[in-house]
Amino acid sequence: MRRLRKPTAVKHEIEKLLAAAAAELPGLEGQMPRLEVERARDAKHGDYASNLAMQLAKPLRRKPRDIADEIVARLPNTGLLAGVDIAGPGFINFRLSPQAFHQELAQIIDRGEAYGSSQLGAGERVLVEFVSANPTGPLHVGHGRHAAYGACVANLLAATGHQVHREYYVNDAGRQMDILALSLWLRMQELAGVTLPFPSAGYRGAYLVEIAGDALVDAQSQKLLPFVDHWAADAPPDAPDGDADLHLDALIAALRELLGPEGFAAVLQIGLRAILGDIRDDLAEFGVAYDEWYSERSLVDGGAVDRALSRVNDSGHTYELDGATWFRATALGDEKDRVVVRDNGSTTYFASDIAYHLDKRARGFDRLVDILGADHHGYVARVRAGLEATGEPPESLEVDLVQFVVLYRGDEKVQMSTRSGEFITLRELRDEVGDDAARLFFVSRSNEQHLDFDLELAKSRTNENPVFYIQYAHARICSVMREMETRGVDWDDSRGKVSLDRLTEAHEQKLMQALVRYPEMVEQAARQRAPQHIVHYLRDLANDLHAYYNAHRFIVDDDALRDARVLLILATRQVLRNGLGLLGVSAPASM
RNA sequence: GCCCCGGUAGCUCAGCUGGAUAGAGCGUCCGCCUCCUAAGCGGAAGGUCCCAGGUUCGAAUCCUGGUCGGGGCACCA
Repeated sequence: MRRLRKPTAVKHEIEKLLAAAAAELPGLEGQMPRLEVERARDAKHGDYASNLAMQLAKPLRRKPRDIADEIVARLPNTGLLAGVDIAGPGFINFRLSPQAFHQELAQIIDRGEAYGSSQLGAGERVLVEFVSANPTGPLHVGHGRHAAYGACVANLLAATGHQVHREYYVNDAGRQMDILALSLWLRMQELAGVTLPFPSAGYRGAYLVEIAGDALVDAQSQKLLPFVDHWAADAPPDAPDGDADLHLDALIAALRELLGPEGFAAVLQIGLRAILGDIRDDLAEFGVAYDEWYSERSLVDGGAVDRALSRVNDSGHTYELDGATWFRATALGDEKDRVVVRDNGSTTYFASDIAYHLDKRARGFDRLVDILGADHHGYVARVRAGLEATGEPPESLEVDLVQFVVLYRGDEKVQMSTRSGEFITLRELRDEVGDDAARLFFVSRSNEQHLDFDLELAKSRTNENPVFYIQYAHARICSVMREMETRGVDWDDSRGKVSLDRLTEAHEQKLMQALVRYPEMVEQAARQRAPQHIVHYLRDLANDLHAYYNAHRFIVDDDALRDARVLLILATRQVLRNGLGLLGVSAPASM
């Protein structure tokens, strides 16, 4: 007889039992400490353990073991537990009943892809913004880490009952775009036979030559290449004799004058479309999907920046100094005040940032998750201050910083610079090591830690990448199923479910214990925004499967035993598949 | 100078909200295919959890002060 149980982590079931028992303790008067139930680290201690009695020792002024005795005596009777012990200084150890494991196995089979998901998030609307690289060139390896991490965090939030919106903020306005247009135009001229000096601060990457070549195929583009006589002759000198940025600005102004606003915008648009298209394709191939590509230009053109600035002004948090408008961020926790309108009248990037985050709030998102590079940690305080000044809750903004990827070629560090064009692109990396390996590699370390990425190691096919190990476990199970089919052995889950008491081997026990932990791993990984927990869990689970595989045969003559074992490995396959799915890694049927 | 991140086995790193004898992979050494995939399994060796104080029944974990390494501190984006 199977009791119906709501799909929730087993751990929470135990917490409920414990809470019910402890609530009746005399002398507590509602001062319950937070319940802590954790999985036992040592199998000798059972499956779960709680330190509740030790925590209560002080408020109740009694010995932990005595308190534990009383709690255990008050535990409601349930089929979930096979035994409860008191051990050590006062731990309460819980051992799950075989029925509890069997019920969980049945749930894995019944819920399938949904197993492990929960409603913890209670439908909270979360906007996860990630990558948002400037569309001035192809994505590089660092962006790959952002993409893999952001996609996983979004998946984890979705799996725990949040309404997730995945967004890429396209910085398609501002000076970087002007530099892009200039750089592209110079390459087009070059290909048309007119070589002009290339500014040192321009985008020098070969990809722009390619885009220029494609652009020239279109007859329309010829209009963008008028005869040039004295090209920017009055521009201040370039570096190293002069200031590279001043030189660049003069060239941009000259080009704008030469082509007119429409012509300049047309060049810019060619570059933007090509590069953004490349970024979209790259991410899509990498298995990273977005709900929205949000244009900064649309924000500016729609007047959102001006509206945001007037809201900040109305709040009284601004002042004028040296011709610029400053936001008094120091009053709201930032370490210095920030300019929002420059002395030349143009708004700063920070102004757009405030507008963008206000817009996110206006679109109805409860929580704004920004996944940013570690070099952005200074932005957290100022954007929060911006939200607060405009009446939005500053804690609605959560920033998860991703530390840098440091590339190595063997022992040698690879130097990278976007403008010089010397960098390893995400696409190159994907081609070399494969999407699965790259995705898993990127999230196997905490986002807060630097990631050393050795290209030689990652490229070598004899690598130590755990992705193969985990995928192999999945493929092996598929192989067993194929073998059963070949031999004409049939199987169905209802027969498996009634035979589960035949699973008595130590390897089987270990595997079941691992499977039961999956829902709480998902919760933990989601709560901590830490996909690496899933990676480590899956590796351990794969290990348990491989050990079982080596120790026992599944396709045995004993019908009931075979049915039970096959159900166990199918449940394992399901969990492997679900976990890999969260990571965006494929689960191949054969390798 | 101020701020952020880190220091755990030879190497790369896990270690949850403080919990019981600190873990994994790789590397090293020794074993295991008549068998559903050996991209596998089992075993061995390997530790001053950077240092010093503090809080606690209990600290790799929290606090303070050092130290070493990485990064950041724009009227750039």
